[in-house]
Amino acid sequence: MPAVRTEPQDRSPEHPAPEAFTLQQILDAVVDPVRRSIVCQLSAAPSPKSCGSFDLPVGRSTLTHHFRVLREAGLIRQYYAGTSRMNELRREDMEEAFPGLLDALVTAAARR
Amino acid sequence: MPAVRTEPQDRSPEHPAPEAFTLQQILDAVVDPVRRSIVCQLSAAPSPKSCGSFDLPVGRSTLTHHFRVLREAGLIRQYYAGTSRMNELRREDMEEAFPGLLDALVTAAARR
DNA sequence: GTTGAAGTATGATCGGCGTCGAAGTATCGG
DNA sequence: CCGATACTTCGACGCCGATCATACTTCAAC
Repeated sequence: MPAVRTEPQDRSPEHPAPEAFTLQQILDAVVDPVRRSIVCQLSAAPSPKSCGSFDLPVGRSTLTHHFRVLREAGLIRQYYAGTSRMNELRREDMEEAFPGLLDALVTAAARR
Repeated sequence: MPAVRTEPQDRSPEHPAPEAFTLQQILDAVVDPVRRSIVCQLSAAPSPKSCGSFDLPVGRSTLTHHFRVLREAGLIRQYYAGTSRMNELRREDMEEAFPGLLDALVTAAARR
């Protein structure tokens, strides 16, 4: 049976432009406690973090789902480094799309 | 058969103190498009508005539900004036609990 | 190559939330 | 007292999203 190898699939995920951000997507993203925790941990981190470096009470596949929601909303940028997928906040793009929102959210999350 | 009139029930709803606001409740409240529209209309209004003065694509009982969610989150204050229930934003209390958040949300909602 | 580590894809489940309609309550105007 | 108006309450229903387990892919190290 011949090898049915498909072409190596594109591993670079799609990121929306700031003009395409919608408030609905942003809020849908941050309303979930797990995703909000990801945003806060990223905001506090000095450098990008891999998906596995977050300690969160969910399984890996669920985590993949959360990161996709955050990326498609425009909150984070993802890129591969080896087998690891790195994540960082898109602060400037968020600031451009919805000024003050990300700051207010992270600050609010830090209280209580 | 004697009148079975019960005592007139308390029509003044409960409002949480700013210290009791939670970000989760606020986000749960504003993530819904109908409720976010209410907040925006209230923010743009010069004076309190009655529940019925919002034009929204939902039934009356659904509207009641939305106003309760907003009130219990701390976003609005409600009081009766005759048969009408008036609503106003709790701007100062929101600012105290989560500085900048309400402004950022309303501004963001106004864009697009 | 093989093996292991890191994520991704898929399908199923399950609970919560937004919605409605119908019936109930409160207040105001005759 | 009699509507009429303005909301509320109560069930029921339907859908969407968070979660998981399993199987798969990709890359790195040896």
